[in-house]
Amino acid sequence: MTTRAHESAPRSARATRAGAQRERRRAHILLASSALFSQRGYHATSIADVIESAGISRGTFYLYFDSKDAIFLELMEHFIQRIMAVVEVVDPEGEAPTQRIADNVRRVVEVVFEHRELALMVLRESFGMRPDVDEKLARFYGFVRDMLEGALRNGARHGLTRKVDEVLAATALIGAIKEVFLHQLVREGSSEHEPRAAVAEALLDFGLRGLVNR
Amino acid sequence: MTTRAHESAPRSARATRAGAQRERRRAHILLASSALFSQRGYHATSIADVIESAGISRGTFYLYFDSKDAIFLELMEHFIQRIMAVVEVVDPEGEAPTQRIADNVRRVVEVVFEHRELALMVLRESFGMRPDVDEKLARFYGFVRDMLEGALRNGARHGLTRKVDEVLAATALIGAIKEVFLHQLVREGSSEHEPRAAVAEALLDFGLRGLVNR
Amino acid sequence: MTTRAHESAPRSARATRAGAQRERRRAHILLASSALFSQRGYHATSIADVIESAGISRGTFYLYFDSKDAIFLELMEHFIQRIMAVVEVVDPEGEAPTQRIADNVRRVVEVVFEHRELALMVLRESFGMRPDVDEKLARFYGFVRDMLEGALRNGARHGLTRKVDEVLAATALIGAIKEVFLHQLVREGSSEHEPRAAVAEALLDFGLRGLVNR
Amino acid sequence: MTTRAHESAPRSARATRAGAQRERRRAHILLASSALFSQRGYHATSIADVIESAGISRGTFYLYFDSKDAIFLELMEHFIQRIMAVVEVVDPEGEAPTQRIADNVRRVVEVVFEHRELALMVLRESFGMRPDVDEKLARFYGFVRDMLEGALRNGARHGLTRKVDEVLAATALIGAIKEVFLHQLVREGSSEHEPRAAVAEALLDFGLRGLVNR
DNA sequence: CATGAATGAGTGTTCATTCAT
DNA sequence: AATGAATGAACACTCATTCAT
Repeated sequence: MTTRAHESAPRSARATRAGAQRERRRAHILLASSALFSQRGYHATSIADVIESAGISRGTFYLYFDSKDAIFLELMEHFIQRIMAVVEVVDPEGEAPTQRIADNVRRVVEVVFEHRELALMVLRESFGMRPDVDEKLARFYGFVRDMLEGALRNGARHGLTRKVDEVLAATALIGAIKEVFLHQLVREGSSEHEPRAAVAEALLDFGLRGLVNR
Repeated sequence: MTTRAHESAPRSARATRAGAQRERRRAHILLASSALFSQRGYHATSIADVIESAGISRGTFYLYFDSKDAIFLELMEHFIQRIMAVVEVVDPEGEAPTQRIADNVRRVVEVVFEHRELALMVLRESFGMRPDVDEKLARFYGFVRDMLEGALRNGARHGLTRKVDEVLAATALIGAIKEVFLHQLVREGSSEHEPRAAVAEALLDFGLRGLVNR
Repeated sequence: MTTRAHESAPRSARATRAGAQRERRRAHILLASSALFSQRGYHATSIADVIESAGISRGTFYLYFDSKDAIFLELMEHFIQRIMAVVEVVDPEGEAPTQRIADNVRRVVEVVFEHRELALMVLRESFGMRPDVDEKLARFYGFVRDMLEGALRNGARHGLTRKVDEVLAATALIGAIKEVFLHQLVREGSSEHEPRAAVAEALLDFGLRGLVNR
Repeated sequence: MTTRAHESAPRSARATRAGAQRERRRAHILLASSALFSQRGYHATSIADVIESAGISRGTFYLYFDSKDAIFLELMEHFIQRIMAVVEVVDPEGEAPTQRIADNVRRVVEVVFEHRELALMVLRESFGMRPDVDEKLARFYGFVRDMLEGALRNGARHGLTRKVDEVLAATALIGAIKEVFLHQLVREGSSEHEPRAAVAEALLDFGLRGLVNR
């Protein structure tokens, strides 16, 4: 629904234009914030930093966001949603389950590299600092963990994977994935060609082949 | 045991006694700090918390440590030294290399569980927040990484491990180890019997058997 | 009733209509503001509250009033005018002066209860906070004071009232009146039947009979 | 318990000296604050004003008081305590009840003039602004009201005063007292000789003789 | 050596007012 | 005339660090 100037329905047009403008501004602040949060972390980033980076005034920031907490949580939520949106449950008895797991991994890698700053921000955040953040992280890693534990359980039942302590194995896998992403993102820009495919393959190799029977 | 002036003992003795006293005090403050830092993190722990917990005055704290940063870094360093002290380089052509790697892992597990608070503190800390911390973490994880990459390279050369991207595999292993430790330490006290051996075996199983050829 | 350009009515008519519209709007904002000011006080009432309650935009508010101060002062002025309009100077040598004083009181009570919110707003305001408010309050209470002091002086001259320090007595009477009104207005709605007559009689009883000779 | 320098018991002496110093500092801040609060009111007085007036730093203020609210409430409480301490219940069947009521009034006048700023501060504060303040004011005026209503009831029973609506009469008296004090305090310094006695007599004249039978 | 009172730059947040549309 | 997005000075409060005693 693009808004052109001199529209026939003035009321809604103006409102739409204003709304679009607002959304653009919001997105701009979110972008500036995510850069800072990902580089310095939540505590070391002040509202003063954010408004300077976004080129807005103090008041304007609070016109778009309720608090420093709110914008941080929104950024986290945004990233988490993106990741969750591209992961699909794999039926181990369905067609080519291994292939579909690989597709999941490739899509996640894509999202992570497409949202480097949000990814960094989330990857660097630790549990136990603030309740709201904890809740979000718990929900996210809970989702990932359930996914992985289920996959390991089903894989074992169908003879695809070795019998392992699913909880420990899922924990190890989560750690491995986080660290690899972190490693890649921190060294961003060092290599011109983005090694997305390589990262995906390495994770699969480590996660699937490293655990697959035989 | 207060130290009075004009003591009978010679100068060096007094100095030694005073020095020992000083060291005891320092250690006491470090202990109190590590508990707080590991529970609440760096930012949520204030100097007020530390001196209250240690039972000392504000001024005294700064008599023993230059800054909040300094004590935090010293705690990190302490932990890092402990870990590095128990890891020995394994010669893949030497006697029972797999066995010696397993011994390394067991010793590291032992140190981590012996210093839960320092371990938690270090594990929760992320790259990219502050330069001093970064430098310490980089040195530590660089050491671990070199160890692992070397092991993987040597292992591959001798046909013990599959041919993998050593850098990525080492990163994944580091992440896996960190996450498993974190998971165990956060849930500390939930099981009466400490699962140190189990954790060591799981890590070895995941790291060695999961990557070993065949 | 939107006003469009190129209307058939002559210029003055349009101006008049627009002016009436403007007056209606102004009155509406004043009404909404007085409710808020009387309930929450000057400081606790924000422009945001006012425009929300009046259903207008921020800009519109400043189209009708210069500032938050200005509207507050206008409301005070409005109330003060109403009160002053119903009080008439009583000639102690004229016909039934006591009766006419009683009539004054009854009319004031009527105005106070007819404009509860404005009354509350003014009664809660103290001297010495802001110069503009002070000036208004000083003028108002000066008027009331002159009235009372004159009445007391005249009353004494004609043997109607005891000889008292008129300034102190007038002050005391003003305080008594204010407090009784405040007391009644704060507890408004608690009794179904409005005790206007009772309040008027009590004030007269306290003010006249309490001070009258014999 | 005065603290002299070079005392024999060093520990407690230092502590006592420090405590005395602390109390002096606290009192100094309270004094500076009360001047500001009484002149400008709670809202118009900022912490910046207070620390500038007291000649201390921001941090120091919070070393002595928990919050702006806390110091304000402490000042109110202090004044209220002083007043309540000098008012004694009068037994209408005891010796010279009228005389003892007059003594009460004289003592209250004394306290009010001895603590002009606190008195002004309390007198200017209105109900309905903040819960903590409301509670304090309610307690105080409740005490005064109970006192007055009881006196009126007893007075009527013993034929000393006319039969009146005690609630309304007490309200009127409270208002009269408040206004007279306010009037005197605002005009402070205008007359060199302090008219304390005159104020006390006027209040008694208005309150007692104005209401006494015959 | 030990103390804790004092500091002040810095924090996140509010809100009356302005102005381009 | 009406709008509401934008502003920035002001606010109460925190906390790592210093220093006179």
